Amino acid sequence: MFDRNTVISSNVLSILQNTNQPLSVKQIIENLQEISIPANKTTIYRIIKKLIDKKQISEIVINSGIKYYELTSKKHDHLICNECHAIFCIDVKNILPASKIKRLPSGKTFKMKTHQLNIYGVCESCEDTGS
Amino acid sequence: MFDRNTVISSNVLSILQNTNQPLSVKQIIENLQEISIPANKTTIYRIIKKLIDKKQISEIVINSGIKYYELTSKKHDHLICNECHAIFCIDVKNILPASKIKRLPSGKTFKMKTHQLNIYGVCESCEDTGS
DNA sequence: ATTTTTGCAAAAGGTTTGCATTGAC
DNA sequence: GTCAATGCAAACCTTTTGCAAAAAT
Repeated sequence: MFDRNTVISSNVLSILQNTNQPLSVKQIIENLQEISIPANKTTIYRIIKKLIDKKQISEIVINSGIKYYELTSKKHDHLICNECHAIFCIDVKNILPASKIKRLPSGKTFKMKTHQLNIYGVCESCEDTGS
Repeated sequence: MFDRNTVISSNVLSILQNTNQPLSVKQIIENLQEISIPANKTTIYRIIKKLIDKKQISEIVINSGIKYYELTSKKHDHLICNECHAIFCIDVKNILPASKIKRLPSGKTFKMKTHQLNIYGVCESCEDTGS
C-alpha cells in the first residue's frame, strides 16, 4: 500500500474500507481520534494524495465545496441532502426510473430535486498535444 | 432583476446570458475588465448569491474545487477536461450511447474517462423536520 | 544509516463578513 | 434622504508547501 507501513496510513485506509459513505479529510481525522490516533491534517492530505495517485480512492466534490473520498472499488453516484448535507451512495441504474422519490437501501426515502453530472476526460486539443 | 439597477449587476447578468459555458467569479471579473468595468470580487460574490437565491443561475462545482455559474435556463451537464480544465456543456441525452468518444457541437471530440453524478434533494430525516 | 512519514507553522486560493462610502431611486 | 450596492481589509475554511523531527526499513 505505502512505502512504509504506519499506524496512521493503515488506519486511514481501513476507515475508508469500512465506511458506507464518502468521507472528508475532517471526518477521517475525527474517525482517527475516536480510536485514539491523533493525526495532523497535513498528514491525512498527503496519505489521500498517494491513494488517489494509485487510484485506490476517488475524489468527490459537492456543492459545499468540500471534497470527499471513497474507495474506487466502491465508487458510486450520490444523493446529497441540501439540508443536512448527508451523502448517500447509490447506483445510477437504480435512479433513472420515473419517480422523484428514491428509496434507499436503508428503507428511507430521498426526494430528488436537482442533479449535476460531470464527466471528466480529455478534450481534443489536449489529446493532440498528448500532454 | 435587482433592487437597484447598476452597471455591474446588469453586466454580470448579460455576461452570463451571452457565454456558452459556466463561468467562475474570477472569469466574470475578467469579462468585466475587458469591457472596462472594474469590479471588486466581493461585489461579484454578492451578485452571484442574489442570482442563486432567485434561482436565475445555478452553481456547478468541479474537482478543482472552483465553483462555476450558469443560467438555470441553460443548465447542462458538463464535460470537463482533466488537462486544461475546459468545461463543455452537453445534454445527458446525447451521452448515454455506447462510445467513450463524444463529439461536441463544435465538431471537436472529447474522450470521456470518469464521471460524477450528484443528485441534490432532501433526505427523509430533513423532510420530516420540515426544516 | 537511509529514506519515508509526520507535525508544525505558514502560505495559498477561493469565499465570506464587517463596516464605511458611494450611488440608485 | 433613504436604503441598496459597492469597495476595502480582514477573516474564514479547506488545501498545500517548506522544513525540521520522528519513525520505518
